[in-house]
Amino acid sequence: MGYSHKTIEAKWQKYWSENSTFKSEEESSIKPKYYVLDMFPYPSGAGLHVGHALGYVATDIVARYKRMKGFNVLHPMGWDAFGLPAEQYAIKTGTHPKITTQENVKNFKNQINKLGFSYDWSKEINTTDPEYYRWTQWIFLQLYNKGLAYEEEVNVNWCPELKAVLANEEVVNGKSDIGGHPVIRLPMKQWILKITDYAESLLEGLDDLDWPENIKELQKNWIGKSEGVELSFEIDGFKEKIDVYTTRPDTLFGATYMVLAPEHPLVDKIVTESSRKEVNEYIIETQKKSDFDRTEVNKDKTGVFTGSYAINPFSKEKIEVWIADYVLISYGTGAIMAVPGHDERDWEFANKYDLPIQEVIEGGNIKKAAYTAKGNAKIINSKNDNTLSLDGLSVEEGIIKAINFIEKSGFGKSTINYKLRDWLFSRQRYWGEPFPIIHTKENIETVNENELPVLLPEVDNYKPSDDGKSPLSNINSWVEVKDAKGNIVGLRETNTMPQWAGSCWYFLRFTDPKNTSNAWSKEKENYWMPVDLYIGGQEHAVLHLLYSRFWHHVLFDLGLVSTKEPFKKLYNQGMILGDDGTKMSKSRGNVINPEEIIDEYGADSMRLYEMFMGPLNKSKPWSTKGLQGCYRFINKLWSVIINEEGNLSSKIKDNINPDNETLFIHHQTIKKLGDDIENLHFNTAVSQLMIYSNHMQKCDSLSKNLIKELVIIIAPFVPHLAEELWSILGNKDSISYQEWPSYDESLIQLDNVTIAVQVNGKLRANIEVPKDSAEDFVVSEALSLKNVKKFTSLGSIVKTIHVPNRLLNFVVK
RNA sequence: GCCCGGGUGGUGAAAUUGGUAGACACAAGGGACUUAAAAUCCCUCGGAGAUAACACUCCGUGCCGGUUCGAGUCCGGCCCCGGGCACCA
Repeated sequence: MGYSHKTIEAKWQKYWSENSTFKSEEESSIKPKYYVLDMFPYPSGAGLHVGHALGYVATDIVARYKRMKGFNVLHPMGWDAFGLPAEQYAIKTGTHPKITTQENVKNFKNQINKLGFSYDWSKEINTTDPEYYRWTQWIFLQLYNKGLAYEEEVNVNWCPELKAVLANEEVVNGKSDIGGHPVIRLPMKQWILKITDYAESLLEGLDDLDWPENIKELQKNWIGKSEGVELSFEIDGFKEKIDVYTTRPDTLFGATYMVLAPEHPLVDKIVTESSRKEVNEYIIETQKKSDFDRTEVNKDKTGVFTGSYAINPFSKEKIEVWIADYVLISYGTGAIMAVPGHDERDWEFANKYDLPIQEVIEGGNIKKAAYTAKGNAKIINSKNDNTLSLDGLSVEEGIIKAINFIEKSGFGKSTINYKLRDWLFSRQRYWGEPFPIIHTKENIETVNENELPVLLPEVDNYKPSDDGKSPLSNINSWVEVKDAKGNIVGLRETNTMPQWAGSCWYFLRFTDPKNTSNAWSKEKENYWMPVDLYIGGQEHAVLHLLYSRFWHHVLFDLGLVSTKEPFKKLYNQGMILGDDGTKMSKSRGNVINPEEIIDEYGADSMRLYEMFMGPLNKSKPWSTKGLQGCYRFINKLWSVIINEEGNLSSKIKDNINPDNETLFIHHQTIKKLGDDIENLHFNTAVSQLMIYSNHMQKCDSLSKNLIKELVIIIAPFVPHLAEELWSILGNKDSISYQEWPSYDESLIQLDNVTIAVQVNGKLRANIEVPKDSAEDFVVSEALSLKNVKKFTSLGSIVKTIHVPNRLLNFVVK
């Protein structure tokens, strides 16, 4: 009887569900805990993708393995269900996003279950559930009360097509990340979270994390720490001063002009009458430009002279003050000292407008280009008897001396700047968490914690207005907050939170999903957190992963969570490409539907193949032919153990002493599978299983004890097959909590080893000798071989290198 | 431009600290079984040379150079591919 994946997989999926096989034990368990988490999906209408499955298979293998290793495992799943697609579908069809979400969740869950994952569904959560977003609102209040949430009129990224404000992180090359629509700048009153207060904390926290280096690097770059000095320049004829930020105070003598951002508040004050017209025109011009146009690379720099002069505090020379949009108001002080000799941007600008270029670092040709060498490069032309001299110092020394002087003489102080900007936290949308905020005449008031959640009201029209007002603003009965007498005492905030809000803390809710009096209980949080292993796509490197770390740091500072960092180990699964090697997409017609694959080959084959394809973190093309190889493996293994009648093969016997080779492969396989799962090297684990099954096929008889252990160790990979074999082997319980077998190190060592014999590093022969043979013995054995003699006789042996049990190399001259 | 990854057979890929390159699979070719096909099983499978045959020899991990008895692995320079950042002073 062949292996019938359809009936067997359905049978065990039903069994697991009916027996709640994968329900975690309470936190009172004496077992050590293990929290393994997937990035929970947005349940889209398109359904599960083979790429989703890749990460889920990996975490499922780890979860099942850890259970067998005696851990109390938390392996939950939920839905990140607020967001644009459901809302846009509602605008188009009038279907309430709640309905769409429910249908998509049902479909996703159904597909996920077909893959035989061991989720604890009793802990399922959904970010759009009022019992969930109640606590998202509650966390917002904690942030607000800590002074980390504020409202401000800001230039926002407004996307007219989506009719929504987007976060900086959601704008790519001047277009919306979702849909690729143009984005313009528009002033609007918005909620903002002060993530910049946590820039240093978020940067420092990265050090101890077991995360891929490139993700840490990405976050570091995004935070963009820079150390420098802030100092002021006097303006000739005004009492105001211009503050600038620079990382190169050693080049101060080379500062030959200054530039203010067009939005800089001093511009209006210092501009001379003769320049005013031109300056105003320039400002209007820049306002019209989108952020994308302004920051486009290699764009011709533009600017105008204000007519005023500043005094270089070191050289005491008068230098021109310009405005130009290559200086950003949002970074540093919004003004710079320009050192065209040693900064490429300043050089380009000075060259275009014929401003003086002064050489203060030796070694380049500043007539041709800016010379940007640092470190040991020598400072020149930097001497003023009334201030200080940096001549002859290296750049490194010069920076230190200049900072000391600047601080002592009161020109300024050393300063740290970050590229990270505050997080724009409101959207003009319906399908998101309402803010627990009420605007009264004078104040902003928060909704009482015990009155949460602020429920999303029903609306007739999901369309946002063209001027950027949320659909909620049209529902007066919801917006207007009245007192007992029916007087309007306040208006509700009509913006909603962005999609990232719900995913910022869902991993905390999983520890205690049913709690109705708190977001989570301290005990449960303390037991389960942090997440031991977190697997998901790399696309969340600076969005979800930075935002959720930020919230977690705040919660930690408030004493609400027990660890500063939420995710101890992070791993990114790679992309699965179409069989043509390009990204899977509908338009290319290369999308693989997991349901069809499962139908034809079974979930176990699909799981095994996705792991076998290659390293988990690499992108690799799909090949249904390759999957067939895994399908064959499963059938082969089945037919080795099970006979035509569906019973245990007569080859399998209780009282058998396996031969040494079998014992070797058996114990090696146990060891390798354990090691590989711990290191997430699933592809090599699968090939080891193939090696074992190829060997078993050649054996005339098989030991029942070894087969039992084998079935246990394949269970994390092919759980349905393993359960079925386990039950045919005469066991009543699920295999899921069987103890992972131990291996015998001594059996992995062979009595004889093969040693490579080289002459001058080239392989000339292989010899088999007893393990741990002495060098003398190996040398004499090797020298007795014809082919070795042939090459050693070409000269004399000057040196012999012996690597025990591996290799022998004669150096002949 | 800057910062990360990565380049190994026809294909996906293996290869502890430098120690027999190509495990395991896919594809291909040949054979067995079959009336036939499917399925299954067996053999070959980096390139070139050589032999009656086995043995064997040379070349080979993007390119060039270096360190070493020995380099896919370490060092320097370059080329190509993927990802991220991008006037952040």
